[in-house]
Amino acid sequence: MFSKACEYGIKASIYIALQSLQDKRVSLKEIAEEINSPVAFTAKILHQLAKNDILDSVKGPAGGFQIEKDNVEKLKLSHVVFAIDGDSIYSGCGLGLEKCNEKQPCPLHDKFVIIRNELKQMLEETSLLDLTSGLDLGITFLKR
Amino acid sequence: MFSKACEYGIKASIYIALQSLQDKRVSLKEIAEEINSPVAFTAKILHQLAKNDILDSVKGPAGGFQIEKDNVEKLKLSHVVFAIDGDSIYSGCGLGLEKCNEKQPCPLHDKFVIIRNELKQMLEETSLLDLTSGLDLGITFLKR
DNA sequence: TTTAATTCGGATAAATTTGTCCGAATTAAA
DNA sequence: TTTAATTCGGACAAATTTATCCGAATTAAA
Ligand code: SF4
Ligand code: SF4
Repeated sequence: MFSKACEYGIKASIYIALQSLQDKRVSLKEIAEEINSPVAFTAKILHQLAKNDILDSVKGPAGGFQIEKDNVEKLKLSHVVFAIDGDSIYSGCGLGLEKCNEKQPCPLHDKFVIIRNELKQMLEETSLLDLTSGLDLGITFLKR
Repeated sequence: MFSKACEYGIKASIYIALQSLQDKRVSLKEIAEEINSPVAFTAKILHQLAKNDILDSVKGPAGGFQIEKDNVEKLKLSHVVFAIDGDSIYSGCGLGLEKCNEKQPCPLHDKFVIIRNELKQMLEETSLLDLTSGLDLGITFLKR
């Protein structure tokens, strides 16, 4: 479904969002621990999210990553996914014909597009804030 | 979404199904041409589908692949996908926690499972026969 | 029986994704 | 000003997926 990089990116964003709600800036090391991901690889992904204005990063001691409080609600999963995996979810298709072309659809097109659109809609309407609440209550998890 | 191998497997199955309805057995070479896929790689995939009783294969001159007419309607996309990608569609999940565990769900679980189930249902109720009709009429395509 | 067409199946190679390493740049605090 | 903590960023390595190659096995037809 999503690439590994994207999975890490989503988990990291959720964790950072949760901490940001309490005005805490978190370090790469802490994030990687909390989401159980390889540190150096996670660094690249966070960097990419920072470049895309999804995260705010600060170097130096007491540095780390944070999300503006206002943005925790405004940022949707679709933003995170797009920053890492690009538009593959929107254009990437069931049978991988070179370019999607509604005029020359593959046999699966109609049925596939329905699912793809629901996924798209779900990503676009789910904010980071939505995903933090369960975590905070201890009923959802980012690692086991 | 699906692996490349799976995409080729689906396209090949649809093409073979279409020809099988006219009692035609088709060769690897012809299939690869019709679905625009690398020949040798396609061979492995067809082989795997044959081992899983989705295709019937015959060696030697005038050999090739075919699907029993009765099976064209009985075979669902889910069978093809399962033979190649395994149960990743059923168990593979939004954030890739090691094992899916409803008791310790990731934050995305509820929203993700809805989509995953719809995909699953679509694959389980779509037969190869369903996918051949448009092809036959020239309104859907396996390559461009 | 010989030949040729074909799938079978293993070894290997190329491409992509995932992951590691390490030094440079930045910055807060000592 | 020095030190140490941190992100930045490029080079590299490992793992996985995708793809190629080639000989063996099978089988229909010449
Ligand atoms: S025709 Fe439909 S399923 Fe095929 S590539 Fe385009 S959108 Fe995807
Ligand atoms: S908790 Fe839900 S989304 Fe997470 S791995 Fe399990 S099924 Fe998938």
